[in-house]
Amino acid sequence: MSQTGAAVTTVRRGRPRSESSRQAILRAAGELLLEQGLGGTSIEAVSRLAGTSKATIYRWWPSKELLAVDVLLAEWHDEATSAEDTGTLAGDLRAVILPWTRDLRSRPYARIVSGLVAAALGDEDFAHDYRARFVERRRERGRAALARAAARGEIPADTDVELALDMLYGPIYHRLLHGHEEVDEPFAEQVIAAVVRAVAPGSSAG
Amino acid sequence: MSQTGAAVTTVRRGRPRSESSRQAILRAAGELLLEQGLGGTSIEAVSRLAGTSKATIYRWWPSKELLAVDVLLAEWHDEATSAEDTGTLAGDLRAVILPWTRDLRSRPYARIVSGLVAAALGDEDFAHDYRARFVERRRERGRAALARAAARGEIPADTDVELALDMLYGPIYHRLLHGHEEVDEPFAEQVIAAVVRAVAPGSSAG
Amino acid sequence: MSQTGAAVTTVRRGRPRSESSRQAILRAAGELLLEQGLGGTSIEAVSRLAGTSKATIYRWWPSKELLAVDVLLAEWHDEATSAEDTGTLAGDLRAVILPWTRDLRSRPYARIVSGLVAAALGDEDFAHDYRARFVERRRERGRAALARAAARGEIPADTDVELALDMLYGPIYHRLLHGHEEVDEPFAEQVIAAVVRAVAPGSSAG
Amino acid sequence: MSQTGAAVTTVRRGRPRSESSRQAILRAAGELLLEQGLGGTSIEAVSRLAGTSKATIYRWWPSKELLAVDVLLAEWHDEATSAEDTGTLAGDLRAVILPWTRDLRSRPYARIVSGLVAAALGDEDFAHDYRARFVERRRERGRAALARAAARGEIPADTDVELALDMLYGPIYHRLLHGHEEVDEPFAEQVIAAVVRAVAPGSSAG
DNA sequence: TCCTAACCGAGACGGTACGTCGCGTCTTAGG
DNA sequence: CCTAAGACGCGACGTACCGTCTCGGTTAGGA
Repeated sequence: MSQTGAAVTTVRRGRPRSESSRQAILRAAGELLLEQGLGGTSIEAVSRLAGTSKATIYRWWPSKELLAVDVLLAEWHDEATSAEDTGTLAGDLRAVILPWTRDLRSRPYARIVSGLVAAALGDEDFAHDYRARFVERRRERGRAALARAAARGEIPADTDVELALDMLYGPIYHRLLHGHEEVDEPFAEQVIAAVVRAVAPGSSAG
Repeated sequence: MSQTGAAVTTVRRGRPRSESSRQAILRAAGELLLEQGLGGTSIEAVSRLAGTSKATIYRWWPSKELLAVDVLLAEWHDEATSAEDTGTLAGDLRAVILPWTRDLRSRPYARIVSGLVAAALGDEDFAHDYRARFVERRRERGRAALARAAARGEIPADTDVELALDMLYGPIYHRLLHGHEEVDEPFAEQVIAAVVRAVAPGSSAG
Repeated sequence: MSQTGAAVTTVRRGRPRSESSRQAILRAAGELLLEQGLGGTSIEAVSRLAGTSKATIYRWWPSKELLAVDVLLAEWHDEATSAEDTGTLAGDLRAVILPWTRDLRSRPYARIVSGLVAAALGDEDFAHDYRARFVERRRERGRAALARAAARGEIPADTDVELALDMLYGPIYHRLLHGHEEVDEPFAEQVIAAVVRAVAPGSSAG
Repeated sequence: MSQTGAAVTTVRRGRPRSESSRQAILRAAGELLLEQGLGGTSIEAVSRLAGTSKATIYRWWPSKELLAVDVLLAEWHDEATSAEDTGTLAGDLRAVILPWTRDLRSRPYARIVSGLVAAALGDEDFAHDYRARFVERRRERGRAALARAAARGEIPADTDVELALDMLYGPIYHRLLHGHEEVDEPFAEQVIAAVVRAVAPGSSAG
């Protein structure tokens, strides 16, 4: 789960990593991130709340941004629904989008996400990590749905898939990050319908 | 233009504000914001680069976020084109969107904008200010274009205007903030075309 | 009264000095000095409380120390009792010392005096001013009393007058500045008696 | 010796205090205090000169006044001669007073002491600390000398000891703080002699 | 059973920036 | 010529976190 679960190649000697500390850190970080956002959360405060030392956090997470990524991935239900074929583009997109927006609504995650977005724009290394694990991962599911629709003949083969994905995720991120309106179920449905209509002009979806 | 340009009603007593300091601060802040982003820019560094005292900055800007807003508004060409009637919805939207995306491309503003977005989600007061002066201001222009289209009979009178605006601005902000693709002219044109197609199904636009 | 009442030689042109401002400043400074001591009193605060501008204070008093000196001289009864011949050394010293200690007890002046003492040790110019107007002025009265006693034959002609003065003022300043005991009337009387006994060994004073 | 040398009872956990930083701070503070006095010395400047961070200073000294106390106690030879019985009151007082005045003359400490006196009058907490560690500590030695003299029958049993101490220390502090004359060895001897004469009228001292 | 490596907490360290306060100077308008 | 108002560059305040660094102690596997 953690990004630091790598090197199992060498034989593990010495005292093993404390699982309880790891969980205490993730729990404390999650609480603080939800309350204060990324900018308002300090490693110092996480260590205080978790009852661990700062060094232990730094040993396993190079930055609070990467810690925040681990926190979000642990709290969301991202593993499931990797590919659901419902028979229609609209259905497939619903299966991709709706569970995610439900997660987003379950707690005030927008502040954390916005912090990660800002951090990614200022740190090219983190940007790669963040985009791959958050943005591209989700786009890939939408891309797969569109590919299935093309294979089905539901949409033209030369559909501009990337544009469609931007039309799909863009409005949702827009509301999430700018907060001018809720990202509720009807809105998500409307966005999906509009995208379907745009890429499948002859369809009767809506 | 500046948030501090208010009360000229009362008689101005005391030493007047230094215009040169004001400009030096905006210039220095702009430079640092573009180089380091909002998170990497400190009032301390702005005051050093501008050759002014910190107190002078704090006297006029309560936070670096509000300073950043002033910097962006000063660097962009936001005043003009408040309402251009080109005769078609597509034309009107182009007149609203294209100059803005040109400004966005002119320098790496995305880092600054993402910082403001994150700041707004963590500070309700700033959120109001930011949304009114950045997001809503631009939405209002798109809203006006859609209203003219409705008056013209180009789109149905019961069009969901807010949804259309999210479909218009969402993809642009998405690319701007996530940086997975450029916000270039063809992309902006495609988004506009897609929105026009979505709200005016019978039109020949695109 | 004020140390700035000098140059009346040239003809006074323009708006005359505001007497009400001068008094407001002295009153405000006195209040703040008694409450906060010299270190805790700022010109800024004096101007706020007095309702005058800072510039007006700086125009007439080069430093807050010199302002404090004016405040104290205005509040004490130093002019009178310049020389009282009571017929005995003890009586003369009482006439010099007791009114002063009464002034000192009337309000918590010790904090202000200690501030002036500290300021004098750090600023040679102010030190001259302060010693002349505060310390030496009072020593001179004691010196005169001792001179009268010598003329009277009450004490030897070769008495070490400066030592006697230090034995007289030292214990009083000591209690005043260190605050380990009160500078009350009995103490002042005892000090005077001890000094008289020391310089006039054969006397029956005490 | 230092006010921070306390609790060695509990097990020392964490990184131990840096002895080199402690000494660098005391050395830097001593230098600045002698040059600029207490008022002219800032924690900022001490940290710069010592090459430590401000936080390290604040961690161990709550205020610059308490730091100054530590500096003086470290520079003076206060530990020794706590009780020397020379057989006579005059000799005992010499053993108490002369080494101290020698310390006072060795460098321009008067400015620092005057600053501490002023600070004590403005801060009741510091006053207790300062009086206990500076004034009372030294008075106690004089008090012990007077007690031995009384036990010896050299002075009356009902001698007013506190008054005698004020007559002893007062003149010395007076010259030190007002700076109208030097606190040289002959002066100290004269003061001691005068006090002895005052409390032991029948003696042949002087 | 001991050794040794890797972990853990506590907490001190040199830094940077925070936002505020007062300094003494200045530049206005107005009496 | 004086005054109130108030902006200015400056420097220090005391605090919070940063990321790094010792410490003493703990917990495993390999010898």
